[in-house]
Amino acid sequence: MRTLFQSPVHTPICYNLSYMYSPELTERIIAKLAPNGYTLRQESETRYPLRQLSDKAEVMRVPPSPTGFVHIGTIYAGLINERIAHQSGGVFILRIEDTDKKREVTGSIEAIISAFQKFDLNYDEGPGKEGGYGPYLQSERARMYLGYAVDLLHKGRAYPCFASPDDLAMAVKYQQAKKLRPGYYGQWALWRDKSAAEITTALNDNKPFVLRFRSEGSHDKRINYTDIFKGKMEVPENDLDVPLIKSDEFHLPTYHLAHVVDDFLMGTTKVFRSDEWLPSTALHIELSQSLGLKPFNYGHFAPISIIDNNGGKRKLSKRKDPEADVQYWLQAGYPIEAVKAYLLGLANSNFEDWYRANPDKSLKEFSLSLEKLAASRAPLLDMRKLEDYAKDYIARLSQEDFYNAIIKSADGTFKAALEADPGYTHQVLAIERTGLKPRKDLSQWSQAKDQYGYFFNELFETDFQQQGRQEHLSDIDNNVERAASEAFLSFYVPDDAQAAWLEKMRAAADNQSLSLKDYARILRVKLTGKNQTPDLYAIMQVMGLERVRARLSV
RNA sequence: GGUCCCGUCGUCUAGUGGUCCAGGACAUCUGGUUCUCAUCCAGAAGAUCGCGGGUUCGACUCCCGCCGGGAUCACCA
Repeated sequence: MRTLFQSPVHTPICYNLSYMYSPELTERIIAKLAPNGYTLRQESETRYPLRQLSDKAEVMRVPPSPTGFVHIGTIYAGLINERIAHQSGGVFILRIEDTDKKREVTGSIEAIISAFQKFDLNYDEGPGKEGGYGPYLQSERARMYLGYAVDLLHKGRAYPCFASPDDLAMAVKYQQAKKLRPGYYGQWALWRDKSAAEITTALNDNKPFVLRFRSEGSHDKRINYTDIFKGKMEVPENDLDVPLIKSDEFHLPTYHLAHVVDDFLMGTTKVFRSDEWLPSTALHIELSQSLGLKPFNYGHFAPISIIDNNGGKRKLSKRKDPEADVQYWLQAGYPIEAVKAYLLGLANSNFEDWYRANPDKSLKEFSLSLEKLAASRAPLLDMRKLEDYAKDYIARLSQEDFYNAIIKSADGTFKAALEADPGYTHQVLAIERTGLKPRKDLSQWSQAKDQYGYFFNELFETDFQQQGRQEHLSDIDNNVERAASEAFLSFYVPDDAQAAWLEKMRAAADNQSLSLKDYARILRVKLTGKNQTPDLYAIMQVMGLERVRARLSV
């Protein structure tokens, strides 16, 4: 069991006696702050023992909030954290940060879990996977955060703030007008130095309040810390009195408190998060210290971005970019392994070489390097490159895997057609996939219908036949077209070898004063509805005489 | 506005003082691969290393200034 002596305390627990309220007032505040009670800090720390892991083992976590669709950046972060955790023999945790009940979207927790499963991001602990440090939904840990908040209150490092949104807005407006640094700090911390009498009055009036952190930092002083990716950092101390516990009926913490408490209790060894958190790191360090905890090892990485319409670079936006939604990638049918490979390449530039050199190895065998990750700046999503990865991945699949994947991704009439005659489907899907240079037509499973649909009569008739002719054969006279088809049928023998077949084609084309290209085009379009397909000879072989004859006779 | 992060071909990047008049990948273009494509192969084009100073025999690499882009300063995470 962990006791306070065993916990990674290195700074003296700092009491600020001058700001401590009387026991009576403190109790009154607590009664309002935690009307349903709270878990004593010591209790939490006894409940969650220190992890028994080797020195090298990393405890990593990814903390999405269930506020909408699953962002591809969450998958990116998940991939990185999962690799670092597991390749070090450590623990990978999925923690749901659902402390904002207003923004919560129903179903998004399930969406997160499902996305993690689909991407094979196997977390050792998380919702539905109790690992001894749960619960893993922050809303279910409310009483614990309250315990830490109470601890801070007792130490004079937290105070109730009854300021209304209007009060706050006015202060900021004034600060901006005076060209002062905006924010709730120092003299602008409205309730920081209120007397016990004033607090008592507000309490009596039943005014809602947030519990704020009492910062002791100064913007003029600077602190140093080392970022895992960015190296030595020197930033001003935090002096913001941020909210710790919200004022609504849920009494939930803000991210700041929740992060420090959870990552301490869960034993997180490295906190990876995106760059947007960089500016609040000084705050998190001060918060940790005020709780007598050793600050975490932070690593900040740049978020994935995208080219914006104005040509600028910007963060992937949930609203503007469909690519931001994992669902988009899944629906488009990019093979998940390919997406992971692409993301890994974004994280570590040396991945590409490794991937090429080890075509048969699992992605899990690649050792992700922290140093390389450091250099990765805001990578721009390059869908073309992703497609290249995807084509390559699909082409490398064994025939059996390829077949199964196509079936699995298909639906509706296409799926029915594929399943009607497995023998035929196997032949169709094997066209030009053998040998050293398998075809690379598909980058997304969703393209399969367009690529293979015409092999099946029911789809050919509805989706390919008519429009193909109109699109690709409009310049050919009907009689010429008919004559070409008839001529072909008169000499076509499926048993002919490809060379003989081609010779006959050439002769027939000459005969009709057509170029071989045009002659082949007529046959191709009539047979497939497309002007670009794999090898015609192979297609005919698979289709068989019956189908060829039927389609050319129309 | 304050603070912090970032700045090498269109894109992702290699590069930690000389081996870089900058290498690779994707994209682009050209040629070849006995029918069109997807490929594959060969080749080409594409970066005054954001700009300006300095340090140095020598800088993409170190220092300073500037500029540009981004983040943040919420009872959002």
